[in-house]
Amino acid sequence: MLTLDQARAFVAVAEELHFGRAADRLRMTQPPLSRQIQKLEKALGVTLLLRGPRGAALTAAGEAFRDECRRLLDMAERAPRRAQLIASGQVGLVRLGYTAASSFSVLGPVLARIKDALPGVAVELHEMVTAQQLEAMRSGAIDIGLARPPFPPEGVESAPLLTEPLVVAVPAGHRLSRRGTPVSGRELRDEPMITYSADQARYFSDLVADLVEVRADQVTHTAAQILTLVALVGAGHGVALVPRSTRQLGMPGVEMVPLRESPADAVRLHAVWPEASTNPALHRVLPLLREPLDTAQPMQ
Amino acid sequence: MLTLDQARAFVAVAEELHFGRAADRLRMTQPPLSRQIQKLEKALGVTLLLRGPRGAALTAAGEAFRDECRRLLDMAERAPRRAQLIASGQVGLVRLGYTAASSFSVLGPVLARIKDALPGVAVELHEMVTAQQLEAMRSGAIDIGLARPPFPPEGVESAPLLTEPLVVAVPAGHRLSRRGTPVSGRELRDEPMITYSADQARYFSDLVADLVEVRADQVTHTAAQILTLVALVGAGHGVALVPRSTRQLGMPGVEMVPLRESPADAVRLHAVWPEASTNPALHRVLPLLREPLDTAQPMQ
DNA sequence: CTCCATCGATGCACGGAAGGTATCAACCTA
DNA sequence: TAGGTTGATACCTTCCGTGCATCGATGGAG
Repeated sequence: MLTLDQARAFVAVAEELHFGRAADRLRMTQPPLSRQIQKLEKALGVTLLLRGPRGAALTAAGEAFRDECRRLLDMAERAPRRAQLIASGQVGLVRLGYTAASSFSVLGPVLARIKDALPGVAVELHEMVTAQQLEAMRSGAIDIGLARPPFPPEGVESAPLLTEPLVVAVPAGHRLSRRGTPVSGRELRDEPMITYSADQARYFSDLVADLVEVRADQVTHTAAQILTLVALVGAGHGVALVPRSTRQLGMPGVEMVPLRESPADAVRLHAVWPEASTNPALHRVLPLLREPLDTAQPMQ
Repeated sequence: MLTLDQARAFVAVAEELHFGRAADRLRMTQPPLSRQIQKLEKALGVTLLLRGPRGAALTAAGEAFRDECRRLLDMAERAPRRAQLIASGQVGLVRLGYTAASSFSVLGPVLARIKDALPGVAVELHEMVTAQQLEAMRSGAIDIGLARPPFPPEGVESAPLLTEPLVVAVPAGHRLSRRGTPVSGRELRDEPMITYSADQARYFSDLVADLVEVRADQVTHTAAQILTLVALVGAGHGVALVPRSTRQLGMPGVEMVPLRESPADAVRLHAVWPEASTNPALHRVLPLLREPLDTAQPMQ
């Protein structure tokens, strides 16, 4: 059976055409080298070299086999490299879950930063809500998520990525638009409103409920996706409370007005990942998320 | 340093995800297999497998390395094959010298037979006269020649390929054409003739001189190439003695008439090769040239 | 023609690496 | 908690690769 040592030995002899010099190059002595080549030829059943008193010459088969051996050794030398790159996280795949809303704000900058710092790392994008992300992490379907708290106390780690206030989205030309001062919750008391679905968008639904009082008869529509809410605002169906970063959408016919009751950190977006993750690329990506993101950057 | 045995061991474990079964497949016991994998991981500086109480699992690096190892083993397995094929002569290159005249007769059938019987053998064609072929053989530039005797007594072997008579090439409509009986040399006494160059085509020049008497004042032209002679015959410059196989050329306006004085084996074409040749493909080709060739076959 | 240099092959002894057996430690299951 | 996995470790043996010394063959120099 062929071994890489035999291949190395044969290539050395085939290049030097001289057993002594080849042995020298291989840091060994000539006798064992001769025996290795003999064994190789016996194993192949092929004469690779013609020995003469003035050195060795290659047969046609020897020339072909020398080339094969060169390729083989080349591959053997490169084989570990890819594994090492993957293990070091410089090359790899990160499967990333993100909420639709996060694509307005941090997703673009996050992807840009990864691409810049880790060009060998591919990112696979999976849009899903927070609960789905946590489930996908448990099953190993994604490596990291951009999601909203709260998170289970065990099994995952998280780091805050972005905090922002809720603002009031109003149709262009609305009485509350273009005002210098923030709107207060009371001023919305008689406004038609579009609100979040309590079961499909619990996070935002609860958030709004904590900040302003919304009567059922005010509500014209209920939606799960922020994108839907602002579209409905733009269509004149009422006003809605949305994260400030929704401004990045540039939805025509919609303006954002600060909400007095909203703290600056009302809406939180975290990076979440399984604490037991063994994906080396993930551990290269995580430090990139610790530093502040430039969320003014356009989404990608 | 990576070895093929380690690669085989790792692939087995990576496929079985179980050291015991992998060891089984490798016809060895589990402990040394575990050690080999440990050594491999240490050499790479990479964790390839996650050991658990219910078997092993691959890391991302392990998956990539398994694929690399598969390719490496695949190549290692195929590497000897090409050398073996070349050594057996089933694959290879034969550099063949041939005289221009032989291309009218045996060259086509020879090539066809090689292509048919040894599809893996490529033939490189080199047109040269006999003397050039012998020199090229000595210097190792060609492996075999289609040439005319005599050959040096040492260093080369030969086998007759084709013997044929000389015939008289006459212009169409010539008084000697379309005659039922062979022409005798005497009848050519007063014919304008095209003859062979004594130095550039000594073989044919001598051959003609041995068979018929040609006076200098008969000679209208002298040429080295048979093709030139028949072209001149076709142009009405005279008659010429050419090998019968020249008929295969189908030169328009030229007809061939038997020559009474020519024995059937007047013109000889042999295969010649260096007796010391180590080209395995050549030794596969030689037996093909022993059997009679169908020279009626059109040239290729 | 003889001697000597060169080159690869062979004989012999040693050391290290790989394999096998026995056993252990960790973990899951019942 | 006991039994059955699974992989790791300890210890021993064997064998292969290596180095040293030497041989046989060939070709060139004197």
